[in-house]
Amino acid sequence: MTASSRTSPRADATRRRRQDILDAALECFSSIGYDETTLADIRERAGASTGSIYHHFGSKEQIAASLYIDALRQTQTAGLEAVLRTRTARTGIAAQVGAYIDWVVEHPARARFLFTMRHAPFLDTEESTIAGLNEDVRDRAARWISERVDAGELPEIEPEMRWAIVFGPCRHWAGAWLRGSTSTSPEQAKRMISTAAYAALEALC
Amino acid sequence: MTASSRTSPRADATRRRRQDILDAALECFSSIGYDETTLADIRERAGASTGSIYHHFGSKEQIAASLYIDALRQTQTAGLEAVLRTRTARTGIAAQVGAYIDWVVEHPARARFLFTMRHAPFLDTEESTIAGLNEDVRDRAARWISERVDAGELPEIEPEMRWAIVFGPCRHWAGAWLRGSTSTSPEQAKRMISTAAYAALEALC
Amino acid sequence: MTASSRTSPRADATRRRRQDILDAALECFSSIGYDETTLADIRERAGASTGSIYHHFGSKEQIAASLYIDALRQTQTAGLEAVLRTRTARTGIAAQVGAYIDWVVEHPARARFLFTMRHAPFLDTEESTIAGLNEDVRDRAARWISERVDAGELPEIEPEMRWAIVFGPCRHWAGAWLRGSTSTSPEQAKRMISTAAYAALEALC
Amino acid sequence: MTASSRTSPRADATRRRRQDILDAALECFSSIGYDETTLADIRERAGASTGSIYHHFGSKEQIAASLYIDALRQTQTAGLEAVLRTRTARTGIAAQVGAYIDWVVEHPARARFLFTMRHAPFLDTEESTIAGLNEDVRDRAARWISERVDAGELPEIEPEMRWAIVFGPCRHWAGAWLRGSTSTSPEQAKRMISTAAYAALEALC
DNA sequence: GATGAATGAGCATTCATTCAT
DNA sequence: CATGAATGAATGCTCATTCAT
Repeated sequence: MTASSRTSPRADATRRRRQDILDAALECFSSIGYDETTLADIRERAGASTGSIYHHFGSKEQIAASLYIDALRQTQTAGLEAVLRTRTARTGIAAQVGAYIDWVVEHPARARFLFTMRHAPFLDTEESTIAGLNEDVRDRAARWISERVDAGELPEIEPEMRWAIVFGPCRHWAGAWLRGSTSTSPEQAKRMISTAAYAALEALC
Repeated sequence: MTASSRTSPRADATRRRRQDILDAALECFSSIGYDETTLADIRERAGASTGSIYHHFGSKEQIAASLYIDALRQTQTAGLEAVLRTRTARTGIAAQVGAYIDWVVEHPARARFLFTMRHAPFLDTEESTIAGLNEDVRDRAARWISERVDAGELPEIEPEMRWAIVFGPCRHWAGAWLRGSTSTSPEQAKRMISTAAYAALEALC
Repeated sequence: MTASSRTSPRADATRRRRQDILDAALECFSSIGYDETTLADIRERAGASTGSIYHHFGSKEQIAASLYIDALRQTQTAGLEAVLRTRTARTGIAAQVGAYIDWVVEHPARARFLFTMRHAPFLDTEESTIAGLNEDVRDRAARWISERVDAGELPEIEPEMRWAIVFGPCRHWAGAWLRGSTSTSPEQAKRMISTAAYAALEALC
Repeated sequence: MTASSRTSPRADATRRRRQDILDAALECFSSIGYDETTLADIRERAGASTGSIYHHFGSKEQIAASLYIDALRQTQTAGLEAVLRTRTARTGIAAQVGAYIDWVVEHPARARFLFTMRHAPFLDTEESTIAGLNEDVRDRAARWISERVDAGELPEIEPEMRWAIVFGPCRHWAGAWLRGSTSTSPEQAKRMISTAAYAALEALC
């Protein structure tokens, strides 16, 4: 039983067209930038007409926002699920760091887009969606964290600060890796940053 | 002996006008973004005419680039000088972290601009200047670092990775602070991140 | 014997769908204007699909023209029939004025549409139809008028001028009434304009 | 002492350019309609560049609104001044009717524009300006009218209704004349409508 | 008859930049 | 040095209409 056996060929075609547009837009945005990408660029790369793009998305902004939210959800979900499968601070941090770096390495275009667009005006409309995503992740991780804190493995600090210590180095390395300006391999980075982040948090207990 | 005693009143007026334009541009760029800022915005806020702006700066890009390079040099210099005044890894890291956070807190608009514009196309022309700045800092810090490495206080790792571990958390916290989304104070942040970064690097020795 | 007893249920549904579209279009046109109304507006309000609209009407222009001609025929017929039932100039003028104002008051949306669209480009194609309508009315009124002229009750002036004197004030009041900018009631207006128009024509005898 | 002796040649050129654009726009609007006129039409006819048009007027709508308000003020002022120079109802009505018809005959393009655009959406923003204009005229005519009413020459009726009786026929004849569908000459029209309107109002006393 | 995805010509508007005064 | 009118290429977006299913 395939996916299309459950849906009409018509709906399938529509979905495919939508995805083509998103794919084309991601390529453009991540290679030449959001503002520098014209609708003509996307149109040509997607092999769609102007009208078709506007039929599926209301505006250039919505395409970008759609892409951003999807990518954000992906990383967050990957990291969260990896953490929840572990039972100790050390393995949890390693899982988080590993998931993040793996995702960046496997989806460089999406990652570049996420980094570059962090301050884009088209996200203004989506602020609440993004906040909701963050809150959801925080809620779902709350128990795991409080258990580690109770076990004395993690310090009782503001979530944003804990996040800065674990995620800050990952983010910095990922930026350098995407720019091609680091010689540290992903595997090495995962190991080093995990070790470093664990020691850093332990020092704050 | 005042500043103007060394220069003509005419040159003073010119310098003041230039600075007015830069100030206006910074406010615009950091509040509404580079692309969203039109020359008319800058013109109105600076109380200058279009022609005047083009007399002092050749283009919108040059204004932004000028602002970016200045801000970058400022942070880097502040951090470097703070480090070079110290004699141990622990105090050096604390100095670096402190200088960075102090600069962000004292110059929020500049900091926001620096963060937001990291991927702006107008920097393409300035890539070599930026690279030169980075290299310069690295060179001037080289001896201090190698002495700490020889003393066993710092691990012998790729500079970019060391940078990720010290600077990554700072950058993350600074972003949150500028967004108003952290309850950790600058002083607390300095202490916590210094402790964390020192422990992190020590763990990699 | 109902309407549907004479026609197939299929034809009924078709007619109903056609009417739904016309109704929706009239509401849109008279409230936001012809040019400002998009086919999507009509489609949504009519609960029909784009294709369905194009199946029943060949174009947006045809919908509007259809509406215009219908409305024009309505007023004209109402006025004419009212006049032909009378035997004197005074009662004829009162009948005409009364019929016109009644029609406007009973069909404000149609009236507004008629007023607003008087100069619309979509009427260019229908000029001959409109001219035919006017001619038809003139022909059917000819005998009545010439009898009143012969009786010395109406002046022998150009039809367009007679029309201006009777219809001009009606049209002006109707516009004000639709805009809500007159405090004179329809009944008062009918009386006053009838009296005024009769005196005006008498003065020209 | 000419106009330009009081103003700079620069300001003169600017004013001329503005007027060129307005003239070109009026020609286009009154011949092919507002919506049908593209900015390219105006640009070409005015011999100006797109940017220049947008430098002087913020939008296509503003050009049209500017034209409308000017034309409206013209007719109203002409009519009002003509009336205020008279001392009796009969001469006042004749003056009003004469001024209106003269204006239409002398400025057919402006008149056509005024008639056609009465319901244009671009006037929505100017509703208050238009209301202000009307109020101003009403205020300045108030004394003249109340004196005639006191003298028993004019009926004490709602201004809008008085306006309908005098102006309604004028407006209707003017429309026909602009369309070329009346054989009554302007001079005849003035005489007939004056006589008719006077008798009409007298009948309502 | 009904549906709605696809089409693409057409348009108003923006805005960095130039240059005559 | 200052001014601001002029420039025009570039672009996002609209919307009537078509047509395969």
